Amino acid sequence: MDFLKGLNPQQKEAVAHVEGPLLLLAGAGSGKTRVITHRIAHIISEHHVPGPCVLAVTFTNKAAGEMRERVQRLLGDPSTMHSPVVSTFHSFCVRLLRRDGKALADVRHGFTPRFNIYDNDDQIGIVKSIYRQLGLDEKTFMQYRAALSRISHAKNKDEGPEDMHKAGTDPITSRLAVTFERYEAALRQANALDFDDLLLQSVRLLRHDGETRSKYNRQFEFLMIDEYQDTNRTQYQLMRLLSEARPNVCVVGDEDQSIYGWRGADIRNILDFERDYPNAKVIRLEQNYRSTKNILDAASAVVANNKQRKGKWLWTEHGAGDAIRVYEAMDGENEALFIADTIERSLRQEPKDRVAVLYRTNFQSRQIEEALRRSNRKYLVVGGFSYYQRAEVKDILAYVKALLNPDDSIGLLRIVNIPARGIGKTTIEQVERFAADNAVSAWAAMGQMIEERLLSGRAELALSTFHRMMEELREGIQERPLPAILRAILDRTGYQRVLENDNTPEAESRLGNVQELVNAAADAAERGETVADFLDHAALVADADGLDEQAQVSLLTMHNAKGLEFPVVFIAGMEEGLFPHSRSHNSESELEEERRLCYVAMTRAEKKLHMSWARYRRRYPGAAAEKSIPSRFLAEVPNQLVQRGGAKAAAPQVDLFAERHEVRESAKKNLYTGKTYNSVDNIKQYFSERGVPAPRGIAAPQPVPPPARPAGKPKAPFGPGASIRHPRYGQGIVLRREGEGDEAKLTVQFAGHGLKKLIQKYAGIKVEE
DNA sequence: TGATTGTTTGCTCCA
DNA sequence: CAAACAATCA
Repeated sequence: MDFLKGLNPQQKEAVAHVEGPLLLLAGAGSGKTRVITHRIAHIISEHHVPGPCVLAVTFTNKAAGEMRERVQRLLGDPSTMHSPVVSTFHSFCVRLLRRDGKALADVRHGFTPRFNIYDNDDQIGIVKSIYRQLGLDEKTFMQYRAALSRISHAKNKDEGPEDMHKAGTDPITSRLAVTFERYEAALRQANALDFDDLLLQSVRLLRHDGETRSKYNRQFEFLMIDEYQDTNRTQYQLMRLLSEARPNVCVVGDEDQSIYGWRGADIRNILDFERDYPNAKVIRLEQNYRSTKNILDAASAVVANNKQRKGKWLWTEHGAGDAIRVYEAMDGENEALFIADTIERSLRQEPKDRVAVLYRTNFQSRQIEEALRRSNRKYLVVGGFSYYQRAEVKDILAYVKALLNPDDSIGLLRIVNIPARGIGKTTIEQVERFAADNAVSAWAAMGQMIEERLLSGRAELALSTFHRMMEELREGIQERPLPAILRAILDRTGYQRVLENDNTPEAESRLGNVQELVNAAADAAERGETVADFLDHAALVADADGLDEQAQVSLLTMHNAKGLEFPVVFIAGMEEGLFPHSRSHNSESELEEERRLCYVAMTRAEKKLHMSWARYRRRYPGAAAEKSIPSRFLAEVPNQLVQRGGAKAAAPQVDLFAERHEVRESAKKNLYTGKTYNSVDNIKQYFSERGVPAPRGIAAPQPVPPPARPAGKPKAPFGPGASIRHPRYGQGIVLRREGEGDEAKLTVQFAGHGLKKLIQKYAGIKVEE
């Protein structure tokens, strides 16, 4: 098949550029996913590169799944030898560390590949407890989140607490440095990694362990990185380490869509690419296939106000299309009603259109949901309060983690008194102090304190009962199937009983969630996932993974909308302070990032783009409504592209304002028809969607299906697809054969040993039937 | 120790 | 109007 067909000249050039570094500057809607998938298919099919030798990194698990599927459809062959490894940076790193991380223990004391992953809440928990130890107060010193963000930035720059100590001796910096130091110590003590660590420790591992580094270098001949503008420094180093042997790196990005500076994304990654790979080919994709000319021009005009920008202007062959509609609402409620109402009208005209409502902050979805429910419109909220953050789900998973990794003190203390079993604040504090004084984990501290009878009678009884229960649950945990483990936890801890005895609707819903978790675990077990796999998936789910293309109306943040497209797009809350957000008002560069976010949001639209703002907005129900100023970005949209409506417009409009009372009442009557991502019905789906099979090649050993033989080629004795036997590695499948005769170099996939490259005549291999 | 009640705060984006 | 926290009482 010709993978160049139907592409424009620049796209063709990018697909056909196989060897050597490639920087692809792909504007919004310029067909970059098409280029990436075609390029992968081209490399695998035309250059006979085994799929597992191609590594593609995307931003979300969802995008990874789609890319895998699209490549498969192009090649029409689902076998291993034609499946590239597609993954996010984070899940790639988790697999790297779990599979080959043992050597990291040399440089990170106490590390084992059975580490736990700490999420945001866990991190805050640690910082809270450090503040308590140091006598710091969130209000007078620094917010937990702010401290964590400083720590995270330092880690992304590969700086430790020592560097922070050196940076300043003022009380704030030095206290922060101490917090940082203890934070790192807590993670190491618990054998836990935070999200930054997943990347950082992977880099450390690859630097330290030459064998692993060369193993991965041998395997991955071609590397592709999507959304390159949003990678941070650690990810850059990872890329360098993985492509040390061959500079076959293709990165795809758009400086105008860089929206993760606050998470450490570094523009230098694009600039340095050309410096570090001087012979890099640079290709620009500037034809937009997605939006009407009006939408494209409006978005381009907005982002043109940024100074830190190389500058480019996308073009399209599409017609002008509808004007950009700007709506001025009386207040937030009126804005929501306008959106719901316009969606109805729009869908009556075009019933097949998909609609997205985009906003800057999650809390904005509330009012819009309410309005949509009222008009009986089904919708899907992506992200927000996602279901795995629910207390009951986290509790149960925390039990599993505590059983697998008893030294994870934060996790253990989370569940030590859930459900209530008489281990109160005082006892927990004693355990924490003992653990800190003796430099042991909380679990070890408990054991010792019981043995040495250091506790009051009541506390000792409660604690030793808990201790014994955990030990019993831990017995044989490696061998037992996941659903059985969960059920044992629910049963033995009394978690289920407590919920059952509580006859509130709240408890009932929790019970339902817990039940679904068990079902999801059963499904995962059937797919062959281990307990650790299941936990990893739960830890690495992204909000954006929850998107459902079938949903007619989706509500999501602008950040989550990255990479997506919709015929009809609403951007709500176009107000100063909300968007651009007040927290980004202090620096020009943060403001420019907000503007890029606006560009990203606008360019999601294919046909219709609505932007709205409210003259008065209250931050939460009951608060005073504050007068707002329209976002500066609205003023940056050229007037001739805009059609205005709303409070000040001359055009007659529905008096939505008067309906407000009625709306509030009907919404109260629970006219709930919307399917939200958090609802109990979706939990099963949620987890089954997480069941992304581990990318082949790095995954745990698995049987390799015999790949189809390339049609029309004579069957070589050790040609692609042949099953062979190696004296050391056992049975394997030949993926590629380079060279002639018995000097040929074979790339072979062995079950349990991964990919190996062998010279035929030295390897002592036999054909197997 | 833990459940209940009262008080205060609320503020980004995310793997 | 929540959630998070503090204070109070059983």
